[in-house]
Amino acid sequence: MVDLNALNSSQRESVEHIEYPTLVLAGAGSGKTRVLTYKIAYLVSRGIKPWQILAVTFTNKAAREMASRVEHLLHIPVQNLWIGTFHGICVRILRREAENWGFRRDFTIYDEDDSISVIKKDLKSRGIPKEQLSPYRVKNIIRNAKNNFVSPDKLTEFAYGHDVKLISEVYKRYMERLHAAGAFDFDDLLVRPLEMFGKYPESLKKWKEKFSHILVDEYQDTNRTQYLLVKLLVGKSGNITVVGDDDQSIYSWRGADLKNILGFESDFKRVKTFRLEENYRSTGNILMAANSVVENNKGRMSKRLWTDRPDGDKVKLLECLSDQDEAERVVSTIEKESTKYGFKLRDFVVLYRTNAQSRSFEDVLRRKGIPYAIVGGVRFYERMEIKDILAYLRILTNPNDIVSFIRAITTPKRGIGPKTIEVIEKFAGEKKISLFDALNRADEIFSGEILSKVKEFNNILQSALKMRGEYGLDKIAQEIAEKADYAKYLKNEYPDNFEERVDNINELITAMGEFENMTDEDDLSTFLSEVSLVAGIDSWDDEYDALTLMTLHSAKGLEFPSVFITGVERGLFPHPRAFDNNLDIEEERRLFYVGITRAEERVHVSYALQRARHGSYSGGASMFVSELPCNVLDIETPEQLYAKIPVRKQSIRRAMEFEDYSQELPDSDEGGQYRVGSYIRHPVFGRGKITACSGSGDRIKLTILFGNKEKKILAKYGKLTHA
DNA sequence: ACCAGGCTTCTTTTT
DNA sequence: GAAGCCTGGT
Repeated sequence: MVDLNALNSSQRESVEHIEYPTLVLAGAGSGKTRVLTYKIAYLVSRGIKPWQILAVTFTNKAAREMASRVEHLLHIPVQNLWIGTFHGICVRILRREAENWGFRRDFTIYDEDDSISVIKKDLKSRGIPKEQLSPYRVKNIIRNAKNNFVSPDKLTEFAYGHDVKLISEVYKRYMERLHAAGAFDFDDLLVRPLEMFGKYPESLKKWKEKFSHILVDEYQDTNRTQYLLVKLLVGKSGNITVVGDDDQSIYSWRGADLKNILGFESDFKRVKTFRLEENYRSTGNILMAANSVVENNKGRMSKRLWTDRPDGDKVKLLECLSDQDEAERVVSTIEKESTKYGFKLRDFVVLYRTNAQSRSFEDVLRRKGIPYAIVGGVRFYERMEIKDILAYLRILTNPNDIVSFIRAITTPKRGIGPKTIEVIEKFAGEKKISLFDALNRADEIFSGEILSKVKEFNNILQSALKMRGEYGLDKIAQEIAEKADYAKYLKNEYPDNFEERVDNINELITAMGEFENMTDEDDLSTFLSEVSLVAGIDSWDDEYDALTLMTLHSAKGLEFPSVFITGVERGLFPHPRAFDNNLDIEEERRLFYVGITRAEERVHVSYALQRARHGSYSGGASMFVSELPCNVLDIETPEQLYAKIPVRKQSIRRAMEFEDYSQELPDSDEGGQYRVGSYIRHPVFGRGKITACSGSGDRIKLTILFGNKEKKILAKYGKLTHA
């Protein structure tokens, strides 16, 4: 029996409520993961078989952790528990059903780049210039459609604008191309099973009966397709538990729909709702800061987190001169705090809105020799060199995978280009054979030098193919890299960092070896699909003592003693694109809320007055800074803040206004202190010559030539002196 | 087929 | 400021 005494009363009640739909509205830090973990264990202890339980988490890492905690609670290993992300679960279902549903079992999963290259090709063949319709935009629309379970035919009802008809055709063709390539994109992993459940009621019945209990974490971030999938699988049993927090919904751009959680009570019959409002994570001040920020949002479910914990330290506001200055001050604050409070490096996290912000921190940390780990950013398996090798492997499992085929045959460069590929494609089409098989009959199409090049490529694939089953995946990958002379190619192509790239290849080979040892499966396709679904956070080792850097999005669900929310600036956070729409501003605010509520003991909010972005500048306190209540800031009132340094007055005041100042102003500083042609000194860039000048008063904008580089700078931010 | 060099554009956020 | 695109030359 599972001991539920460690739970508070509402937690326990929501765990014990197993007969009907259960909605757990759980604020940040109120123990929602705990509820899910205990509930799974409780179900098993009540005789439910692990394989009858479907538990959906937001990341693979969360799934792994939950599984191991369940085992810990039950004191026995739990086999065959269906726990994973929506995507991971759907891949498992697809593997089992693919052939019944008319797909190949060894399908490939296309990532964003792969998908876009398919769309690009299609747009090209239609002669549509990218100015008219960018592949990226098309992909966004398709993703949006898929997130809402909208088929190409229905797209015209769903979308608006003049080229919807065209886009819907491209969407349709895109689906056909993917099908021909035996590939699914990320969204298809959900859309296809949902579609097929509609088409094959008997397979739906099978899965519906299989899962007697369904649990979904982070329900506020599910999209329509996921909702429909859940609804279908739950069926009449009604044994579903969803856990979520409307204040932490931060994925609407990925189709997440708050309606799912807001409407849960009316969607299912006899729903019992539990609220978890006691926060066990954060101090009183942190919670107060978080609450006052999120209370600026409208349309929330009524909920107010409280805590028994002491008020603790106040939220520290750090105003910095530049992004470099911010990085330095954050890092030195971390050094100070770790001595003062006895925190380890892994007790801190640096959070930011965009991945690009990690750079200035990396520079400082590397210089100081402080170990750090970046979560997210360019994912390992999205690295060019990794994708190159994987492309070869993908062809082995799926000989129709056109995207990988093109990638592999052109890398390393071996004198085969679009023309030759087109001929192979056409030949394969005519003879109704796979691209891979077409290579074997290359002598029917080519002669001379091209023939020998094609044969050379084919030899690599053939020898890898022969190794399958007899040798490990790692050996096969190694064989490919050697036969293709890939290291040499890297050396030629990337002389300055080829060593790092070679290391990555070796890491890939090691990972393949480990995969085989761990799973006793020699399944290349399983490896490949698992690899496609690895999230940045999944490979993060929270045991290792290093400073962690990540985006606010990645931080969801995590907690740290000391949190730094950086770049809380105008023009950065809230992200400028969110200003189109008040709902988006509210989502940005929730993101800020998520950031604050990650903290147990200490929160620091920092912003730079001037940040180099896209070759120009932005900066100054964000509107969110002014939403932090003065009584929990370690600067009591804005007036005191004003008194300290004059420049702060401007930035704080601006932060309180709801306006975008990034626009250019027509008037100029005639007769003022900055004259075109004169020289100034900038703290970062050194001596420079003013070449142009616009704006007035606070907003004098200068164009200055430093060496041979021109920079645009707001005069008052630049701390300029005459030189 | 491939490369260099100049040009534009930018995708926040991620499974 | 970097990455990707196109162009024209080899």
